[in-house]
Parts: sequence; structure tokens; C-alpha cells
Amino acid sequence: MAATIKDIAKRLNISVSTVSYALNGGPRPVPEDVRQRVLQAAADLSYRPNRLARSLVTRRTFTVGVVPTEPTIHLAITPYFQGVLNGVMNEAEKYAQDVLILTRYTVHRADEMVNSLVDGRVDGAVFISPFANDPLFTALQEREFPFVVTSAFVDGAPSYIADNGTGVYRAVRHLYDLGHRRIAHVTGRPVMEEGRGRRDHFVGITSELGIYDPELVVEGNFCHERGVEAAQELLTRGASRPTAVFCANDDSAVGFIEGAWRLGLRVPDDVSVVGFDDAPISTIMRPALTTVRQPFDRIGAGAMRGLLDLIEGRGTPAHEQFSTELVVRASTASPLEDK
Amino acid sequence: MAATIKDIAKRLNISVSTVSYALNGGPRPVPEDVRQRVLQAAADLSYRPNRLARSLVTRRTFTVGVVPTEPTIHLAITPYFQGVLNGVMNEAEKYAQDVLILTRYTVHRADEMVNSLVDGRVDGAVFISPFANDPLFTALQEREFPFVVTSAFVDGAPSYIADNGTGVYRAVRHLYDLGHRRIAHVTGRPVMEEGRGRRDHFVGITSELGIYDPELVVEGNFCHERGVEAAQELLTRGASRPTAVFCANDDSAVGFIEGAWRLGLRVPDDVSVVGFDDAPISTIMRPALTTVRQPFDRIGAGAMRGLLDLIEGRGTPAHEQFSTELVVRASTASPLEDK
DNA sequence: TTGTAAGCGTTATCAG
DNA sequence: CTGATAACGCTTACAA
Repeated sequence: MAATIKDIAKRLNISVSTVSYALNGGPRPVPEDVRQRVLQAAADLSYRPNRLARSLVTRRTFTVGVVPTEPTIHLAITPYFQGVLNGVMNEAEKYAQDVLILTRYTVHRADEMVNSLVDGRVDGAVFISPFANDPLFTALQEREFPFVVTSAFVDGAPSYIADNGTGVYRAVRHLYDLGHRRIAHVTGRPVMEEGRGRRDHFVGITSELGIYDPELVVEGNFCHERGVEAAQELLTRGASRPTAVFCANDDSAVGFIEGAWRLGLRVPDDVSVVGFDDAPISTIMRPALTTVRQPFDRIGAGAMRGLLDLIEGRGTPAHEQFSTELVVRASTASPLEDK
Repeated sequence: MAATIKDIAKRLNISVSTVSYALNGGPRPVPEDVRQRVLQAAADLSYRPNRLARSLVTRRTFTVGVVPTEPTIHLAITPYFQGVLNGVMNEAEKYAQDVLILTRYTVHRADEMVNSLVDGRVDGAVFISPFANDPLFTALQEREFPFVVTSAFVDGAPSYIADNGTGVYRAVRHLYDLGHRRIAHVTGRPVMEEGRGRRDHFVGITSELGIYDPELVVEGNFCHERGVEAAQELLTRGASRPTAVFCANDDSAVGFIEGAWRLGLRVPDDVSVVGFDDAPISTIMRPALTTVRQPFDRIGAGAMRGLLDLIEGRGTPAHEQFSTELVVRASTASPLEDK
């Protein structure tokens, strides 16, 4: 049977409170010799503190929840999730927090998800790219459960998200400056902020430039496969086909390039492609992908720090927007007719 | 203040035990009408069970730990870790388990790591690619803490690992059959089973084929950058340079190819490259990488199931070895001189 | 300075 | 069949 502070107290004929204070180094002072004997006894009995018992009374776990808000199997393998989770984990490590990943998001009803979160195991949670209008959130707010979200805007919750506006602007402007006028867009899932937002910005920017054409906006879902299909759709239109495309993320851009290849078209000679994310593959694939970099790890780290502010009562942190950067590589060039 | 079963009991003038049994549907029967009233009261008070309290007495958390045994920042972004973690998470979801990621592995002493694990928050743990001789393990075994390991062999712990022997054999044999005789090897970190093991198999197999040359085995570390350097090292040897290389994983193979490019050499024309993993990039990069596929997700899932067997007292599961598969793509060809 | 005891929110063992 | 009550292991008033 595992030793408890009671066992230590009994063995040394002192009280459990003294043992507790000795072990925790406070808040009340313990004579050095007593402290040493307690430590020795703890070692002898290979005592290990039980954090459940401690958390039950202190109401702190030093553990934060992470909620992948898509079916785990889909989201967990995306560069986006992995990058943000990595940022969360590294920052958690700095602040001596552990990370509890809540699986089973979609499988259970929202109500059960609330249970999982407010059951005492975590001090707060980071929602990675959730749906803004999930009823879950109001339930959590009613209970004053601390949480933040990444890549979405949820009323009343601190939000950590890339600056999509300037990101999309840079991507489109880059293509425009290269001479492209028929620029297509493969959207992300419109139901997600990162999909809807980038699409809206795309429409806004191309409109301002006077080159907006609704026919050139096709719905995607952030996935490779859909990128392939979109290429099929957009590049088989004869004369009216686009000379360039901006994809809502790198995965779909990579798919688009593959789709172009399958049609016998060359990137960037026949069609230029810009992605969004700067996922690891974008530097490795050929042609290397021109893309808008968003700092996954800093987004995750920012969310983690914001959550800790919330948990530790330092007030509600401000929304944070992360600047993006255009990384020009080999998948973009001037349109053929210009050359 | 959050409602507890006591509040429900008080409100209905019944005992807490009845409330508990009503809420849990057992183990002792509760009249249907009472049960309904309890459920109603629970809803009214928006009662949420506290899992810490429950776990404290039942000694079960339905949460498993995952320990990234490298500095989090390094390991967490590798395809290997991500793939295995993904397998663990998906299997966890099936068995209604949550996943606690223990950060701070190397930062703290082994002893503190033991504390983190046996402090009651998890029922057991999966160690992802640990060092076999970590003193941590004996400490955990003394306390009969259930754990399994992936990609390593730890005395007394169920192990989930790819069949490196046949994997390496397939890779080398493929190159040999293409006509290569000067086959180099960029090892993984020799201190890890997956590094040492693959290197030993490489030496064994090339020896049997009568083509072993110690000069052609250079130490790597599973990283892209080291692959680039290894290419520099191996491909600048003039006449004695290898015509093919087997890299211990895909990341270093990708690095090797980049290194070859920088030297003005072509893959596979000037040098053939085989990797190990079948990471996502291997299909996307150009030339697409010939590699040995290991099933990350099945390894993670297997480890998760094995751990549950251990936790639930179904005995110690057997080691599991996962078969590998050679995926021939575009980075390998016959050596030039043969053509 | 130290010990006793009252929680924390459950489950589980007793009596009645 | 149901209601007290004792754990679970810890922190922390409150007494002494």
C-alpha cells in the first residue's frame, strides 16, 4: 500500500499538519531538524503525494485541457492542430502545467463535454479551432469556467488567431503584382472562422482590385483531396480558367498542385498557387510552395498564457492577432501570356 | 458555488448514498420515482459530478498518461511522435479514456517524473520512444505502475515496435536488387532502439550480402539537418562514394536529398535514397521518397490497448511487433554505371 | 510552536 | 430498502 502523510506522521509521532507543512515548505514554519526527519521518512517510505486529494481541497490542478473540436481522427493529423498543440505544450512546460487532451468531443453531447471539463481535472481549457456558436460555450460561461479559443471568435472568450486580413491581402497582392488577373480561391470550410474569414477577405480584396469573379471562388474544406478536385473543376474551363489560385491552406494547395499535374499542367508555368499556413511540407515539396506563414506555435503559446491569466485571476486577456508573412517560393510566377 | 450530491440530498430530504446510486444507476437499486426526482434536482441545480473526488475513492481515472521522452519541443513535431500520439488518441476515444500529456520530462529529475505519474491522475502511461535504461522504469515497476513503451525495449514492459529487421532488409535488398553495391547508411540516434536497431540490422544484412563497408555508415540523429550534412560527408568522396543510401528515417532522408541537390547531384540518377517511416512528406516531395512504411497509428493504438489490458488486470500483454512494408517511389533507381 | 479536526465531493460499508 | 457514516489523502483553520 502506498504511503501517505499519515504514515509519515505516525512513524515520527508528529501531526499530519507538520508533515504537510514540512513537505510543502510552508506556509507555516517547521524546524529544520523536523523537516529533515520528515523528508527522510518520506524517502524511506517512498512517499508520493496524491494530487487528486490535494486538488480536491485546493481546487487547482495545474493541468489545462485541450479540446480538439473536430473528430479527433480528422483534426489531430493536420499541421494546424499539431502546430498549435505543440505551442501549447511547450508553453505549458514552461509554466509547469500538464496538458489533458479531451477526446470524444463530437461523440458525446455538448452536455457531457461540459461535464468532462468542469469535473475538476483541469483548471481551464484551450479550444482549438471550434465552431463559434457551440452551445457548449454558454454553458461553460455560466459556470465561469476559464477558457480561450484559437482560430475562431467566441463571444466573451479571448481569441488567438492569425491576421487573416493582411495575410490574404499579401497573397492576393503578390499574385496581382505578378500580373495575374484571373485569380481563383479554394476556400476552407465556410463554417469555420478561418474558412469564412479568408474567403470574405479574398472577395473584399479582389473586389477592390476590380478583379473579383464569383465563378472563381469554389468551396473547399482544407483537405488535400478537395484541393485535387478543385483543380479539376477550375482548370478545365478553357479560356476562362484562372491563371492563379489562392488556397485557404497548404494542404489544399498541395492537393491543387497535384490536381494540376494530373491535368498535365505545370506549376507555376501554367498556373500559380499560393497556400496559407507555411506547413512543413511547403518547403519540402517541389515546387516549393509560396504561402502565407502563420505562427502556429506562437498562437498556441499565446493561448496558453492567456488561459493562465484567466485562471490566475489576472483579468481577461485581450484578443491576440498574430501577424502573417508572405513566403515566396517556387509555386508562383507571372502568367504565361505576359512573358 | 457548484452543487454537490449533498445539495441534492438535502433538497430532496434523502441520503447522499441514494443520490449517488440514483445518479450512477447502481450498484444498489433505486425506485424509479426517486431516481427521476434526483435527476430532476440534479438538472435544476446544474449538478456536475466531481471526478477528482470520485477517483480519489475508486482509484480509477479513466485517463492515461503519455510521456514524450525527449524534450517536448524536439519530439512533439516529429511525424513519428505525431503519428503515434494520433493512434493513442483515437484508440483512447474508443475506450472512453482521456489522454494526459506529461510535459517536463527532461527538465525535472526522474524522481519528480515518478511523482507526476503515480500521483493519481492517470491509471497508467504510454512512453513514446524512451531510453531503455531510464532509472524511472524500475521506480515505476516497484510501485506496480502500469505502463507500456513504443519503439523501445524496456525490461518487463510490453513493447510496441515496428519490425525493424525485415524493414531494413527490404530497404537494403531493394537497393541491392537494383544493382547497388556501395550502399551507405545514415543512422538514427544510436542511443535509441530505433537508431541502434536499424543500424545493427543494416550491418548484418550488408555483411551477409558481402557488401558491408564500415566507412559507409555515418552517425545521424533522425533530423533533417543531419541528413544534409551526411550527404555532404558521403557524396564528396570521389570514386569511393556510395551509389545509394538508406537513412534511418524519412526526415533525414529528405535532408540527404536536399544535401545531394546542393552538391549538384540528382536523385535518383546520381544517388538512390531510401527512408524509413512513410511520413506524410514522402509522398508529397519530389522525387517522392522510396521508404519503409511503419504503421504509426497502429503502434499507438496497440500500445493503448495493451496498457488497458494491464490497467484492467487482464494480465501482461505480449510484445507486439508491427510489420513494415517497402513503398517504392521515385527516389531509387539502378546506379548509373549499370545503365 | 504544534496538534486536532473540519472539510473537499465522492463511494462504499455498515446498521437499522 | 435506505440512511448514517467511515473512508480516500490532503490542506488548513482553529485550539492548545
